[in-house]
Amino acid sequence: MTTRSSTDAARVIPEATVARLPVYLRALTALADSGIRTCSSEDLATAAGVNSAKLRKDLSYLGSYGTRGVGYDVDYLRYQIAREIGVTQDWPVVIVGIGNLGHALANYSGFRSRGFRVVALLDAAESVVGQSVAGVVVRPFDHLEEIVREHDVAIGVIATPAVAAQDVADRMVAIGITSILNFAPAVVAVPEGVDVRKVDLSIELQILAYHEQRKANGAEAAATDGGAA
Amino acid sequence: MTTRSSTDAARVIPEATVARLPVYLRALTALADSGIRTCSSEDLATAAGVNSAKLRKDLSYLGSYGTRGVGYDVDYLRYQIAREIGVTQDWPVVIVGIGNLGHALANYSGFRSRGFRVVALLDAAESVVGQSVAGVVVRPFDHLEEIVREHDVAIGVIATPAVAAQDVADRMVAIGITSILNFAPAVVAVPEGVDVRKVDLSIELQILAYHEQRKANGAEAAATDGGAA
DNA sequence: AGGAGTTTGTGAACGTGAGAACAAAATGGG
DNA sequence: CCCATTTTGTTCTCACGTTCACAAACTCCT
Repeated sequence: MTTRSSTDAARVIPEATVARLPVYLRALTALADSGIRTCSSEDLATAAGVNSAKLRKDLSYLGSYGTRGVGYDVDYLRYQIAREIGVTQDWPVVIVGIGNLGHALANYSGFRSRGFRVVALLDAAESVVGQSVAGVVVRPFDHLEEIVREHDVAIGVIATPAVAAQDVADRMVAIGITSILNFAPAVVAVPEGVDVRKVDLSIELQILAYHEQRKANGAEAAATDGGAA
Repeated sequence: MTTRSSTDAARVIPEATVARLPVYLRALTALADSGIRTCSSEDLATAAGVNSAKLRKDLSYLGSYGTRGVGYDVDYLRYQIAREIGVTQDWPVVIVGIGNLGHALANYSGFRSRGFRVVALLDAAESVVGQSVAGVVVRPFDHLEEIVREHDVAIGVIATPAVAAQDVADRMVAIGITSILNFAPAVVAVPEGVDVRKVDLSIELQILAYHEQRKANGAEAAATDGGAA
């Protein structure tokens, strides 16, 4: 059932590594842009903000693309990582929910340059439909199925209010979308085989607040306690 | 050095747990809003999208706030988690970089309702300064120090282009900000004691793309291989 | 009051990820 | 041609996180 082609020996890349590959890709692009053609694991690790042992281990899951005593060819490694991630061609993406965040996402040029193409903007509200955002006309949410079939879309982005998120996700899944990026502050449940990643702005801030509070309490305790038990 | 007040026995909450507390908080708020006053770990776990054993273990790090045979009092647990995270009062926040994303962040009502107050919007560009966004006038980036001192700001949000991110971060750190939420697609380096969390839209999509590609390859291999080695 | 039924809190087993340390492989100089 | 130097790829160990499984503790009904 899990037998594969031929050349991939133990092609199981840990999830933690997968999450870092895009960071390496970006770092390599930055290096290439500044004219650097070769780099050591140490160089790249610094650029990516990780330690070099971890970087080498991550890259070793992909294959053996470096040269001992020399380092990595920037362009070659960049292509290999892009291929592994699957962004050597563009992925069509639909964005549902064109509020403040949807606008920002539609206008974000980083998608285009990093392997994604926004093929449609959808919204359920009459007042938004028909508007042109980032050069694309917003279409009614009902057109989702038609668009997905036409462009063979596998990835959907949810930027609606929280209450609508689960409905939109259900609809996406029913139509055949198998990867969802959810910006709505709500948990969406999906069946086996569908991937969901969530980005939640206030959760990130709350995590920072927790650590911030601890810093403050620690300082306060140190000041009043004086270190004694 | 690490001695604390009195009642906290082993107050070391794992990072993975800290990252989930805001999710529980949101789920509890949703339950409270629908009039539910008591819930079991199973109920809450479902609402939060985790399994109940993990939920109970997470909560056990905070203390023993449930009642065996009964469950958790929604309001009480909600308060305890909010207190632990540190969002019983509002945290002042500054946003630097008022482009598309900065606009969306400034308009995001979720910050306000979840423990944060945007006290200033800053941008370096003359063309943006003076505009009113979400009822707040955009001020020049130079005013950062003044604003941070006036409002005792500890948390900064970076929504600038990638090239500006490190400079903005350096300036924030120099002025005394100790927590940074970075939306710019760049790695920012900060000294010990400063927390940085990053949110990168295209990285999230690339992670989805990786899995999507694997799904496609798996299906393709299964179709051509027929299952035999 | 006592027992049946629930549900929490936690100890123990398991799996995954991180980091140190080193052997293998390449280059370049003499 | 050989040796010193550099840097990768990998092994081993430790720490962290997840899940299972169950005892402790509470309620409710008789």
